Amino acid sequence: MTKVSTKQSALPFTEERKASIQRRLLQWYRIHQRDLPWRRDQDPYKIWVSEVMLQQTRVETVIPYFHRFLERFPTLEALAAADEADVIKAWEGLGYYSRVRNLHAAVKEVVEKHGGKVPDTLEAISQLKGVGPYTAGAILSIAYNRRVPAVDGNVLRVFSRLFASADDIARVQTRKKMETWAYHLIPESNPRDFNQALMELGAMVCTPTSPSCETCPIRSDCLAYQKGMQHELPVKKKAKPPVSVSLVFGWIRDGDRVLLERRPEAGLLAGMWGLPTLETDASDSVQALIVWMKKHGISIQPGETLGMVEHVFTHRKWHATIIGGTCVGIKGELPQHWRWATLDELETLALPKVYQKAVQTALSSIFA
DNA sequence: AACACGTGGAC
DNA sequence: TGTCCAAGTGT
Repeated sequence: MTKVSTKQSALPFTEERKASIQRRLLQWYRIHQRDLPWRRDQDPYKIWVSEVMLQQTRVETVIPYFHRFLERFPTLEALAAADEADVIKAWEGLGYYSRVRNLHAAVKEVVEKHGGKVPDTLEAISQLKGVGPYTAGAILSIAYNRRVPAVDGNVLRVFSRLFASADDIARVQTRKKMETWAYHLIPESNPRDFNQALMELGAMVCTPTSPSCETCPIRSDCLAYQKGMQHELPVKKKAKPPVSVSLVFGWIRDGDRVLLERRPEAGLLAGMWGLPTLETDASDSVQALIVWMKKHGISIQPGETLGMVEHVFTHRKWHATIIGGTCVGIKGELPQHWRWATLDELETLALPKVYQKAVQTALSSIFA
């Protein structure tokens, strides 16, 4: 939430319509809400963790991570006191790793600056890393029952249909407009359930591809349903397809250890450990790897190609060739962002999926 | 404002 | 296979 306009003139609903939507939605939610692990209590810390995990991530994916994470870090204080490497390990495989770095930093800040209590004001909570307009509204409304909008992708979709809005929901302007609508739609009595009801409806009934309008509690209020437009809404600009990139991964051994490289602090898989990775279109990728590693003071004796890995990110598609080799000499100390790891040590590191695939491929090639 | 940022599942 | 996502945020 940035700032909510309080002018009533532009609202797409009357007071009667508002009352109808509130009543039907709340009644429906009381009956049909899912029993999700983060709905067992209203602990702001648990709500916060769940909201960050749920960013761009499906509920079914989040559930096991949520259980493990809360078992490992049961309280805000426990998380704040933990080593970052352990925190990231608990996030391994969830993706968007900056989320957990921001969460960890923010939790530490809450301990230092707010006495360990998650802030209950929009101004304070919005200053925390990784807490944007949606997450701020979600925590304030769900944990503290504050009347603050929590407009996520579900709500944008529900509103687009409910009020027959053809505005592109990818636009900032559209999100702000709908935040205003949401603010004026929230009942004073129960912001907590109303915000969740709106999202739950989007998740369970007013779904992206085939909405279940027949069972929708507010279909009589829905302008898109009345016009038969529910399948045309919401309007959203199409995403560009991922760009293909060719790379080589090094599987460089020194006895029973393999060489790892830490990725740069910014960009894709920022700060994560992985196999030595070189972006190259060179016809002789083996030579490119040798030269590149030599520049880092590491001499290798190349071996055979151990396989290929394909991995699709949101904006990138990696085609990686895994090249085996042994270390035959290191000039001075290993650079800061490089390290050796035994296979057992590999297990203790947080490895992104693309490198997990590569390790599997290399090992199965070697033991084939 | 537009784009980068992970992953797995559905169609 | 390709496409579109799923409870967004940071830049």
